[in-house]
Amino acid sequence: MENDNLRLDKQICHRLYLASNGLTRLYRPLLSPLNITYPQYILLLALWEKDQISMGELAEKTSMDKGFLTTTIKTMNSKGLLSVKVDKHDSRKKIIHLLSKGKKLKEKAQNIPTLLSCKILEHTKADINIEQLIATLDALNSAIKKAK
Amino acid sequence: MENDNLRLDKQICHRLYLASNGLTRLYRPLLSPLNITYPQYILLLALWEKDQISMGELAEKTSMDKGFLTTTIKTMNSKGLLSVKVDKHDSRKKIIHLLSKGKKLKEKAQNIPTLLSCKILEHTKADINIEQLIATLDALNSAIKKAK
DNA sequence: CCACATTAGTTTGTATACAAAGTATAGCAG
DNA sequence: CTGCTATACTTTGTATACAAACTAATGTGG
Repeated sequence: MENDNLRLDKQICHRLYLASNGLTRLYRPLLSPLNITYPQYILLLALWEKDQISMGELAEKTSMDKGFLTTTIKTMNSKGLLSVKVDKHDSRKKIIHLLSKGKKLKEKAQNIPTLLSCKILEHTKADINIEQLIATLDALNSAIKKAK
Repeated sequence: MENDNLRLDKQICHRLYLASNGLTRLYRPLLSPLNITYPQYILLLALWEKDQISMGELAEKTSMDKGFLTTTIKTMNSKGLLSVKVDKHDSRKKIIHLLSKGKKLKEKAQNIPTLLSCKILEHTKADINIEQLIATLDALNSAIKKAK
């Protein structure tokens, strides 16, 4: 009763795994001039949109693990990108404040999305339907979030 | 001259990152009864298709990092899933041989792809076009591979 | 046959990723 | 106010991920 479900080339998961890791790898040389890593970049994207939020809000917004967030925020703190203060109203909470160094990085980052797109589009004839891909990934991620 | 390219919700990379990590998380409880992890599962998928290949071939087939492959194969070896022998014709190469324990795991794994699909499909109304997603990811991965 | 580049795989160091256990504070029922 | 529960974050332990440096064997031009 054997089927071919186990064929490697049928696995969506592996394609996603390759795409995710591959993109991170392409980001690396773009981010290293800013002296940040990929997860730090994600956190900055979130903070550039909304500053002075708690660890929990940031974890929620980025879907990042709280434990990893603790260490990554600590690293970014020691780089002088942000500061962390205990919430006055609830001392369990910690509020993250971007420092000027962290805010200024946004200017340097402006062209990163474009540069990354170019890196990829340069190498593909097949027109990748971005809108479609985003919609599919959002549906997938939403389902994954509910599953357990 | 600021644009909104840096908005987190415009990032494909982050969606792929969430999908990839999320799927791996869903696999975990399915794989732990087999006493294997996700990358070990990927390597087994490759080896079930073609046994007795070299480390390099396996790295190529799975796009896995060679360094990580070394340690993962070592782990799988110590679990008694496979053995590693030096190639007779080229003693730089090492050939991986599935042992019976590793071969038998395939039967137990038969239903994993289906179980995983169910976990996800159960939670989505939106019909995810699998064929389309695969085609897009293949185009993307091919472009990523060429880029640097 | 010899110097030298190439190839195959390993090691090292750093950075993720994440489950599970731990700590401290807040909120709430009684 | 007191005990209980929930919340917010940290710590710990293990498993990835990967660049870069390293070791050893092969292939090749001269």
